[in-house]
Amino acid sequence: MGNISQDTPFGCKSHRHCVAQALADAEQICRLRNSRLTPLRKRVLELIWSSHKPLGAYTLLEQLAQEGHKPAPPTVYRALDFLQAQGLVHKVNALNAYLGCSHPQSVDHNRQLLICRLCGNVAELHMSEAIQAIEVVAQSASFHVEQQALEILGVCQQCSQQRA
Amino acid sequence: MGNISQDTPFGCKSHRHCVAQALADAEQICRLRNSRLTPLRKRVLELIWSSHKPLGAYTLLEQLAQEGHKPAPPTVYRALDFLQAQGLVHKVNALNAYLGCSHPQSVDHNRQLLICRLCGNVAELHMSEAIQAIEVVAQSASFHVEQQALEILGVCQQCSQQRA
DNA sequence: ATTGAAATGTTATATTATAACATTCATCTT
DNA sequence: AAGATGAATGTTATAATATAACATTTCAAT
Repeated sequence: MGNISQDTPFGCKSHRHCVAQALADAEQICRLRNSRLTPLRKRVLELIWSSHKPLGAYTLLEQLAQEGHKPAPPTVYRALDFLQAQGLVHKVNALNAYLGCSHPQSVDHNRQLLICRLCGNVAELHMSEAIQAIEVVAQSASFHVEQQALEILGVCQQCSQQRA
Repeated sequence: MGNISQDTPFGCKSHRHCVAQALADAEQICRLRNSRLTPLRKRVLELIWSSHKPLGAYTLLEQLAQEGHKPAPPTVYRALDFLQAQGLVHKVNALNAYLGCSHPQSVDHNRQLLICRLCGNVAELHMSEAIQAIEVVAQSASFHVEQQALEILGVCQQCSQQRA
């Protein structure tokens, strides 16, 4: 398959650093695009990255409420919509939850996720050749691909060991 | 990629036949497994196949209600749980809807779907080599895969032509 | 017939998401 | 700086999806 890389493995080491990096990247990306990473949107992104797991919209609401912000659901969903549109956040359909994208520079909004059923951690893969192979198959069916979502459910290494 | 096949293309020809075939297959599969395809479960499967599109749980409820059955949500969700456990039905996470599986004989519950954003039709692919390649990548991350869900969103041939 | 397990019925509620409209805020023009 | 404009957020209500908990029925095996 080739060209396979994996970041944000299960259990991130320098966590404060990776959150800061993600926010800095987001700032830069939005500046270049003239899109507005407002304080609210930035805070939502920060909460998602800080959790380092997929976070539900209502969990985000609670966390914002604890900060005295008390927004209603549409506020959070709109921030999530923006972040998804910018490719900064993925929705994990299998969990109805939202996850920081680990390759936000990329234009496409494809995602390839290893989702641990036990601990809830998610690793994002980047199998670019697989994406292209899928594109080829779709083209042979005259299907115009807009977005690919590969969600792989299972058990991560750490959880497997703990159960053994 | 190899070994690529596609069935239930966008626009099925002998529809009554394919529904009947799916039900007959389901009967046989459940008989072999000693699992009970009760009238309710069979009827739900039939409704899903007859639609030939992903169907929401509450749409199913409405259709059952029109037949005088009037079940509550848990009834339908339990039937869907059973059908999914038997691999007869897939949940389309991107749509919160349920679709007849076009290869129910297979043991795994993986799915590879081409989902048309405009007409709502879905084609199921069977890229077995892709499934295996993903398995290999996951293993290299010591991740134990239980289920793969590849959902490809876009526009099907028919809808593309109609817009052009 | 009896019993135990599976399936379904029933009631209530949890969870996720959006519609519709009001207000505030940032930016640009004059 | 004042005003206009559109984007962003606030607010209220509700839609859409899904499950918990417990009661009843049905089925199959004794």
